[in-house]
Amino acid sequence: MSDIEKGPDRLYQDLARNLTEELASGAYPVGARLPAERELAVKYGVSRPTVREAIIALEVQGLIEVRIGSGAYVRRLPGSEDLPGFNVSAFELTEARLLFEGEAAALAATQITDEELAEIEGLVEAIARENNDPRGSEKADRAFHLAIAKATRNGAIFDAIERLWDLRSTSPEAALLHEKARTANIKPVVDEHSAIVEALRARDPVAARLAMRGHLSQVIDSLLFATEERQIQEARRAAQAKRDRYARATA
Amino acid sequence: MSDIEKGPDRLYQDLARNLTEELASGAYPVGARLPAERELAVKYGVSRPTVREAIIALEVQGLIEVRIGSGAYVRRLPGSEDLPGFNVSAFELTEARLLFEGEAAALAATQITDEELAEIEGLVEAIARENNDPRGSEKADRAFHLAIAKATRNGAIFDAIERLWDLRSTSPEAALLHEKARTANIKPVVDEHSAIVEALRARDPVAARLAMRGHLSQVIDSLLFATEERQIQEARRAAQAKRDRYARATA
DNA sequence: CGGTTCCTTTTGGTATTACCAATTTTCTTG
DNA sequence: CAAGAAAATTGGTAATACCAAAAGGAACCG
Repeated sequence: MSDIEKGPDRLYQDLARNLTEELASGAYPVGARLPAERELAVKYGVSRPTVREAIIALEVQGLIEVRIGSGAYVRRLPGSEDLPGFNVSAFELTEARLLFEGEAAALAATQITDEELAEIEGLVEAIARENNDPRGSEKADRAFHLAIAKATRNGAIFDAIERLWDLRSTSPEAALLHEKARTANIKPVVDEHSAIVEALRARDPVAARLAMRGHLSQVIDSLLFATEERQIQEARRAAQAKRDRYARATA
Repeated sequence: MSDIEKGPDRLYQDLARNLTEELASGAYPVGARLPAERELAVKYGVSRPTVREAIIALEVQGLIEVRIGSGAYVRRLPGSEDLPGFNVSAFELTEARLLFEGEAAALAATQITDEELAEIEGLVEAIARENNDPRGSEKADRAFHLAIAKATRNGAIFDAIERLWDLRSTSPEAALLHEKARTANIKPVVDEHSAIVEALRARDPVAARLAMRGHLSQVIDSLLFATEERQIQEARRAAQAKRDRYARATA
């Protein structure tokens, strides 16, 4: 009955991931009510406090809204509304990362030490292990990118890149889209990461920039692949065109 | 017994807010360990499950990191008023801007409209007027750089660059250094800004990147010129060497 | 018959207790 | 003094109970 058994660490994280995937898959439409905590507890074979922790995790991320005495309701799904304000899409975030982290990798290639290189190589292996585990998180992935940012020896660069990474969690739409893309696309990331490390080891800034851009370009592609809504399809074409224009201009 | 009273709704939210405020106030430095869950429970007069829920809320937000069997540790300071600028020198800030704004200018060159171009040209004149006035501020300068960031059509890029610009105000030393540099060096900035606009008007990404980097490179030079302290002299040489290495590698 | 009231049920909110597992500390012990 | 084992500490999870808010339905009243 339970898809989660011997979760390595915190159970609530596994459960939260499961629920997030169900939300992304559309099992619960917008506005729908999730099963009661007690039901989820028996369904997933965990205790009610654990269910509550997972619920709270989703609530903090803005994915659901809990109404006392009533239940937990789905808040928003990707593409449902285009708030003209500060809502930064997953595409914009990743495009920004492509630019900034590309330059950071180039700078890091001229600064990196053997120790940092070894640490980053270890993270690549950790990422591979994460990808083999369907329930794997992306902690190692985050650590990988931040380690490169740190190798620039520039706190401002590190801060900006860390912020960009964490920004994706603040937008429910972006978080869901990334989750969909992650579960749908688990293949070539290892090779891409290896290429980045290779360039860093060679202390080749140009190659490092290219490898990092290639990697994040793939991420954008997987995001596009995970996008289905028609509204987003427009943005998809626009983003693609923009990226092509920029890439051609800097080739 | 408890400092938390008012909130009729979820207790864990009140607790989480309290803890966040304590983190922001610096009561727990980065890397420090928070009191054990059982201690927090008695301290705030709530049960341990409630404490756990608050802890998890902070963890999901990335404020703390929970290590099994060890405790909860402070990760970073809350979003808006966190002070990464404390350790970030004016040199690092400007170096980051050199990288990021260079790319932003390149991307903007492929996106910019005639209207935006006209606005930016107007800002160049405003900068010239500002420089002629010894008491002039740098509002137009800021507006100039942000207008280019906005022309990328990417909110994440705009946000990151705006943040980098504003970060200089968070460090008194950095602000002072910038002020000294500004008053000591007022001549070529107009030409540099004109060169950027020229490249944008030509829709030439490579030229735009080069012009922006050249401008911010000049800013770094003026910062170095305005630096007198011996301690900084070391950083000066290091930064100069790093920049040279990067520039050579990307020429 | 329609609407209101009230009670019962359901659901989330919190507390209590207990026990397990990982970690850290302390104290043996060679 | 160091290595290793035992104890204390800490987070992780479970089970249970009770409260308060909300929802649903039945009884009551107009």
